[in-house]
Amino acid sequence: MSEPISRVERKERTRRAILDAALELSDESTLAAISLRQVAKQVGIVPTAFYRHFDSIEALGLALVDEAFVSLRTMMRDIRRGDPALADIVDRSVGVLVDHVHEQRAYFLFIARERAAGPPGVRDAIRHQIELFERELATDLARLPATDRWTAEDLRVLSNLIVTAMVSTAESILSAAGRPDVEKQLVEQARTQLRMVLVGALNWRSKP
Amino acid sequence: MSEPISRVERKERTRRAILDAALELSDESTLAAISLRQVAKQVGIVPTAFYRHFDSIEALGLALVDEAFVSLRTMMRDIRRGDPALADIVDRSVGVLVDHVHEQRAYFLFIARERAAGPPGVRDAIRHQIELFERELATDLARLPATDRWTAEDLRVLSNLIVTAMVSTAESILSAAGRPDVEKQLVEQARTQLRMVLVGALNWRSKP
DNA sequence: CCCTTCAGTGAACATCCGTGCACTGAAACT
DNA sequence: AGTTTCAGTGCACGGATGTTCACTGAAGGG
Repeated sequence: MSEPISRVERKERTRRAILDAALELSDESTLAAISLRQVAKQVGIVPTAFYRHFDSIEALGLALVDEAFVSLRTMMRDIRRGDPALADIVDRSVGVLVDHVHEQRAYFLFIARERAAGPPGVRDAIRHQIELFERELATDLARLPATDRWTAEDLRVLSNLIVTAMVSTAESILSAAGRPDVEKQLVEQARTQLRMVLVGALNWRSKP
Repeated sequence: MSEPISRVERKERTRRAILDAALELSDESTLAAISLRQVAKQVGIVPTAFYRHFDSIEALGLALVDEAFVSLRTMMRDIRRGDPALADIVDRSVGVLVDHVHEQRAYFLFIARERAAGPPGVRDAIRHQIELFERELATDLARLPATDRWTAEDLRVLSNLIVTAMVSTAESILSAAGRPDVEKQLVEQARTQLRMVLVGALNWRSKP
């Protein structure tokens, strides 16, 4: 059954297979060290067929960055959803982050690697996306009553600190795979850190 | 003029040249994507001569990690030196960090890349060294009067937060090379973040 | 002075790499 | 029914890769 497969659908299917293959290979190596031929072999197509879908490995990487951050925005939405009681916002946020790291493990791994070691274009794209994230978080923070008299700059700086800590947490969790005790400790650490930062924020007054 | 060169000295010289060449190549790519032949060509030796000094590119990487962290310990010492007046400890620390990032640019770049994308052994070595760093910082923090009633765990967690933020700052500064205005903003951001964290710490009480 | 040690040589190998080019065959359009 | 489009094929190429092996020649120890 599954008879009528249109041409565009077939193409899209192969494209997906290429993206998945690259993601899988990224588990063990970095994009810069992955060959077009490896990807093709994994997909089950001949190397030259790759060019029907992407100009280069770097272009493939950019597509993967886009996909990865779509999934991250879903995460953001998950965090915002539900009551924004400041009391358990920390536990909720960390919980959602950890869940998404598990569900989207391959994407997180890919981003973590390529953020530091990918082709320049890919690195820039990731940096840009993380920056957008920080800005989003900053506007969220601005809505909290505690940040009444904060300057926009201080909000951005705080947001950067939080995002940095969460990125680091995600990376640590990725490298703690298969050791639930270690992961549990990392989760607890992330929560404590967020609380410490929050205490700092509550007692902060923007400069004169 | 520079006549008597002993054999061990010659060997050490070539070894250095190999390390420097790898460091230089790491500026543009990651270790995993650098070939033994590229390194040899850059040094000006035949590929097989490489094996007289290192078993593999990964072994070379481990040697570079060791060197890089020796330089980082110098940085730590610089920070500790001088009066530890809590008032300007933030400015001093960030200043020293920025200076070292400039002086040891190649090493910082290498560590930043390989931390995420290097061969597993190299990644582990870097992670381990950063962990040692956190522990050192934790014992320093324990000496401050403000952390009187803190648990050892909370000290470690705070230390991790600070180190994470500083690593992130270093990486940002590296990618802001040649844009002094951007760098200046990053430095100011790092200072503000440290102060925010400090305010949080001063108002923190370890759990019951 | 002879003999050993060993950093560096140079050729050879099998294997991988990206990419160009002419092609095929089925789907889609006219 | 005939024609066009185009994802995927198959071959070929020039070049780079890691590693092997036998070698050379100068330093250094006896």
